[in-house]
Amino acid sequence: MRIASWNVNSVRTRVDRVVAWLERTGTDVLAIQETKARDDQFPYLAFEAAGYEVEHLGSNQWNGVAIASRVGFDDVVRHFPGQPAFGDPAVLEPRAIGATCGGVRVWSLYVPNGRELDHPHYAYKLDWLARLRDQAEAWLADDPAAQICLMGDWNVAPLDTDVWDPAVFAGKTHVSAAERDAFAAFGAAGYTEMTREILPAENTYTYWDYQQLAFPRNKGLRIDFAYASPALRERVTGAVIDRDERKGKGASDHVPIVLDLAD
DNA sequence: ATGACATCGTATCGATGA
Repeated sequence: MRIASWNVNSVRTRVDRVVAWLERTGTDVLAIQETKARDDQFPYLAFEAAGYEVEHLGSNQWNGVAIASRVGFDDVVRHFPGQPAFGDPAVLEPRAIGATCGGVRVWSLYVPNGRELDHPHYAYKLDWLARLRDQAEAWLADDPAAQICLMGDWNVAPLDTDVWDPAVFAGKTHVSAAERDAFAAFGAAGYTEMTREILPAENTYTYWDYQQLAFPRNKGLRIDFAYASPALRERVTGAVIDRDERKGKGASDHVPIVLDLAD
């Protein structure tokens, strides 16, 4: 089985490219982030025509997460238990959807950006990660044999070599010690980030800004990851960061990350 | 090569992204 995650930056704009990628790569389950659509705007038909069912959680033009599966759905959950809200009035944003697909518990996650270190969005980001970690630990405690994958856009660059120039990011979000600690806490909770495990090369990026020729100049960030529970880790036979998907007109600014699982 | 910011709304710019 092949599972993947991709921040598509608007599913309506990218639907042809995303469905073509699913079919071409033989991906069975795709966790999608930044759909930027309400449920009634999601292009379900294009996915269904290719053999994929979709479960979506969206509200407006911001955020939005989904899972596309051609191996079925069980136990779909929108928002993770304890997920923090943001704003005044506080709103539970569409940033997490979970489902069991082909025996794997997949969570499609869009971690808050944080904006600036002194912005309320940054505290929200840290709280969001801490509460997700608590849940992830509880899920594993409930069933140590569970095959769980926490995949998505984490908006954290865990290592200095995950940013094209650490000096440029000094004092900014994504690289702070608190964010890196919050990310690493999932490892302490028993999960292994599989793309790093299999693709440890430095300066391997998953995101390149649209501006200033960032992609041709390889000025990128590594912020998309897939944490696997111990039982799932045992099944992972390979990982891919599909850098080619950043090429050409109409690309998302993120590329897919892929895990191959033994049958 | 891969190319000079993109997305959405109700819009002719602002908010958001990272």
